[in-house]
Amino acid sequence: MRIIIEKGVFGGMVRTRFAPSPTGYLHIGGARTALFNFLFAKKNNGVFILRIEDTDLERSKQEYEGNIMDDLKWLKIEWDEGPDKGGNFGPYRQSERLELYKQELNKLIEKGMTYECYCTEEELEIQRKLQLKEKKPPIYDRRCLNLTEKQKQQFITEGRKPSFRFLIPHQILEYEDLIHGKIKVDTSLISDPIIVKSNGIPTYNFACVVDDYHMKITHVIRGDEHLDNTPRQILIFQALGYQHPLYAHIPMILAPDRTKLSKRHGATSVNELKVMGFVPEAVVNYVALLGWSPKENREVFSIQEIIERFDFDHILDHPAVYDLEKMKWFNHYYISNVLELEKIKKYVEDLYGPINEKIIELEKHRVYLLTEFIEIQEMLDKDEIEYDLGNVDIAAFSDVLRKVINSLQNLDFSSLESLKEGLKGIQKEYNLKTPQLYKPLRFALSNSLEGIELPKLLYLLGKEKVIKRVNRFLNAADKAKV
RNA sequence: GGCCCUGUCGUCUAGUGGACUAGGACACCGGCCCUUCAAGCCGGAGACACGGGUUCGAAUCCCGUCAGGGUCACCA
Repeated sequence: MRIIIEKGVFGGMVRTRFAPSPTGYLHIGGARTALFNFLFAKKNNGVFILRIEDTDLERSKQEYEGNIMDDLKWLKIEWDEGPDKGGNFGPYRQSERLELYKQELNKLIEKGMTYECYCTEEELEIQRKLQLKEKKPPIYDRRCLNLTEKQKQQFITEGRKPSFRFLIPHQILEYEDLIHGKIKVDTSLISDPIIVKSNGIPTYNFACVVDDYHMKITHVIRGDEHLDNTPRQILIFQALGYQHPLYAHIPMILAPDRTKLSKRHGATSVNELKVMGFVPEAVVNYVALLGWSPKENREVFSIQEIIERFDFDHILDHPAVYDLEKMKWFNHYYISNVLELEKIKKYVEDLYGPINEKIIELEKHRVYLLTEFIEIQEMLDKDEIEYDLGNVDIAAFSDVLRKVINSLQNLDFSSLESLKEGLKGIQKEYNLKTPQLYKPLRFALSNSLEGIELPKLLYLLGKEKVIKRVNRFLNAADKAKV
């Protein structure tokens, strides 16, 4: 088994693929699937391919294709062959491979493994509902299997166009899944799938098989939701006389309510994460650990370390619930301990625009999301602060500030150290405990009772702004009294 | 409803018949630090879905029950 896994069925190089359909943004589940394919290819010095499955003409959009590629690049999941890169097995967009599917369909026709179906979508829908109502499995009854030429002509004159169905050979099919082990299916329980739609475009199950074969894919790594497609696809491979690739069905990522992840759960697309202030290294690290475990008592791994450790033996076979909080912790850890200042700065600037490097330097140890740096900068830059005086002891605050404002003027703002010393001096001079001085000061400077360390806040603001803000607060406090 | 997959702290997981008084991480709670709030450090609470087997011995193997998820499209 080991040898098969590593060499693949074609005995050569490992070739994996990520095959998204451009009908929406890349979400966290897709990213994880892409990542696992990438990891496995890299681990085995193989090739990772990006294939665009755009056979759904109505829903596929060029712009989504671009978005998906951008998000993948942001995560640094780079493909070796793909629509933008080319390769020896292209084109890599299914809409550009129609001629190939036609040829393969003809083979199936010749072998008698397919038949024309003239049923309309409405008819099929009614049929399905009826079966479900009778609590029977909704399986196509093969009513078009033995149509005479005359009947076909009749349908055609009615204006119907045929689709092509694959004739499922009824048998007990057994196959080995790299993660779930042996899987046994009674194929008589499977409907004959439509492989070419009446508009001449192939459907997923057919195009996928044809491409996986012609692109020499050795390992299909995809989500568990495809488990039930696998027997259909294996049967099509067999009908075509092709060896099928090895399958690894990875567990799904579920939302906190334990259902399939969807837009309504929020923060599920890679782009959303980016905008929220996540760093790609953290997202990749977190996502890699969803359904895979290196079985060590640590969780922070560089992509190189993950590649070295990646192995199907370590992929779990049960679904994982997506937890944004934990991913935030990873983000915090990467910002605070792993990433270099320059890199963090670049990420913030990609997201926002120019940022004062000092903010990152001074605050990276406590930040969870990149956007916090931006908030600090905006708070610092603000000309006129409006104070929310509702939950604050105005009298006490202004009392203290009035007392110390002159000493504040004399503070040495040239370094953080001198500021710290000066602040201590003020505490001593007026006999103030830390919170007694810090709370009012912090509030006057930032309209908040929490945030960046106070001496740093003063340092970043500079003397002029500090005095200005304290005075502004004092004014606001006076007005509030009246 | 049929079929398929799955069930260890709230969540991610370690565990492959004895080293399990079930380990780690996030979150939570408490303490320390004290330059507030945080961050950091230290500590605490918290799980083998249930019931039968097999075995000297089961979280680990088998069966059943229950629960969750997926899928049954001219979507992928």
